[in-house]
Amino acid sequence: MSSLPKLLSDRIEAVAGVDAELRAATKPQFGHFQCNVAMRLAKTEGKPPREIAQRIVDEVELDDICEPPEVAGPGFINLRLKNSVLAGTASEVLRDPDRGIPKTDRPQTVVIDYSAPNVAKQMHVGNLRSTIIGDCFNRVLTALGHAVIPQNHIGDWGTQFGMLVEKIITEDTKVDELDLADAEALYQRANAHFRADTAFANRARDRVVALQAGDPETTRIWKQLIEVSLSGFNATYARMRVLLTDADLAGESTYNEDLPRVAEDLQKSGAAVVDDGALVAFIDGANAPLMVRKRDGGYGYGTTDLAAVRRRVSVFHADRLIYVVGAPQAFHFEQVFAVARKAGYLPADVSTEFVGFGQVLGPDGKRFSTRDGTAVTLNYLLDEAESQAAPAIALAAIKYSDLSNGLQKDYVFDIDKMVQTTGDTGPYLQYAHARASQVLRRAEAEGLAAPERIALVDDPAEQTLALLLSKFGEVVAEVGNTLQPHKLCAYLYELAGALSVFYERCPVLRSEGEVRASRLGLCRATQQVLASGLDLLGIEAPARM
RNA sequence: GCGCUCGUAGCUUAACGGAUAGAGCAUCUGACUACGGAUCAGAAGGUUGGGGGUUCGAAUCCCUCCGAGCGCGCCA
Repeated sequence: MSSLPKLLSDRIEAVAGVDAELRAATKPQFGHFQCNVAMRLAKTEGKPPREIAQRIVDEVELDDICEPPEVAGPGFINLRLKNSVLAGTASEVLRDPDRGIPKTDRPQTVVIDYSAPNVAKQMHVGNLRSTIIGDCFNRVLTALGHAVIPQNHIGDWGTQFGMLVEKIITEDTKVDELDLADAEALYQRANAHFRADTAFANRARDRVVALQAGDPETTRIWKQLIEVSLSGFNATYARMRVLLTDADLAGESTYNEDLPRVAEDLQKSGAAVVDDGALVAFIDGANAPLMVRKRDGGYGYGTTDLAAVRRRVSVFHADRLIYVVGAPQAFHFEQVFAVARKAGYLPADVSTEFVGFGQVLGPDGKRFSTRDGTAVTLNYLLDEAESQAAPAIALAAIKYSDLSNGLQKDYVFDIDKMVQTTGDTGPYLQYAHARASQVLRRAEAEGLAAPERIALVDDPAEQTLALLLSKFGEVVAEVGNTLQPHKLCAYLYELAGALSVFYERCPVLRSEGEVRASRLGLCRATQQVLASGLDLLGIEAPARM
């Protein structure tokens, strides 16, 4: 379906000669859309803006869509859609299985890097945001018709595995009997042992070498640790209802074999140079280089990231790379992307986006940790939330509060506030959906026909609802472009509010005839859009609460 | 020292350079024998950290200062 704003914009542009600068009206009394172009034209044409606005209004042909346009203020043109047009677009949303979400005409392969927990560590608050945000992007971009390839870059490699494996051998631990919490406890014991006992530390270092050399016994234990960790991760993913599966796993170790090749490429292309015995890559505008190969011959984690870029482009044929990682890593990825460009791993038509998110803070506004100072685990947060509300609602509360603010900001994890059912919260949206569902259920019980079209929108509350419904598709498309989930949250909150007003002012079941049919249609369409929108956020929309 | 992010009502926050800066929480006033009040209507609350500049128009862009957080070669 062709978008109404686009249609209006084109008509005005035909008369004005430049982009119409069509915006949603800032206030209801200004109609539905406003056009700001007259003020800009005033200078070039040397005429008063209101005069230009009036000329555009006189010449533009909008009678079939709008009420007569009005010139207002310094030179705004205010547009109000005809009720019949509002009813028509709302009907389209009602009938469209996609609820107006546009399928892109340029489908891309999009790789999204998110979640990325560390092996032998429980998922903690830091993993919460990456997982929720990445899951949302996955859903939104898929809905828009893109091919999404999630990549879970788990921390399954590094020197810490030397001491872990050595500790297991020392303690004669049966790894397959451990759960993830046990593994983390083992990690902490290994760490302590490493610092306290030089002999152990030396054996641990040798063990790293053994792991890198593919020693069978070491490799076997390492793989067991991964298995234990994965079952822990997957349990948490299931609990969070995110889309990640084992098929999306591509841990750091995935790229081990590629690292020498990457270093070679970088050196050949001149992207990296030997400096002080190490191979490093400088980028413009920064004096700190990316460490590619250390003096001892080991590879930096940046090299792994470069190998991942290379593989995502050459094997997956990605058009767009999205990284959902904590904000502090912004500079690191700036380096990685710049070096990858220089090395030829990133053709000009492949875009990269670093989505850096802020920290989740504890009630004291500082790093979220337990009383004994350890990081708070994700399961602990979920337990806390579920002690306040049923699981579906608790999860909605957490996800919505995470997604509803700007991503780059830190926020305080305040479960009491999150599970509130009033105000701008996940449960409020679920409640609105449940209410609409209830009306529809009762209508069905009374034997009323399922709504097929919305013919009348005479009440302002109905008009507001209809207008909002028609905007859903654009909002989703915008989130796909800008990667700002809070825009979708704000939209859904507004829609839920409009439904509540409608609900108060416009009785559905107690009305009759065409009015009742239209109101049922509005109810149905709103319920569907709320369900669809919440699903894109990864939030369930129960029919009852 | 260099760089990044940020500073909006008591609190949490929104606003492609557009009209009187928009919400929620908390506070205060109203509405119910209800299509689920887990709601709605309304009030009060802002010199958008300070100061300059650009612009017809600035929370938004530029400069500067103040304040907060984070990052800067062999950890990941």
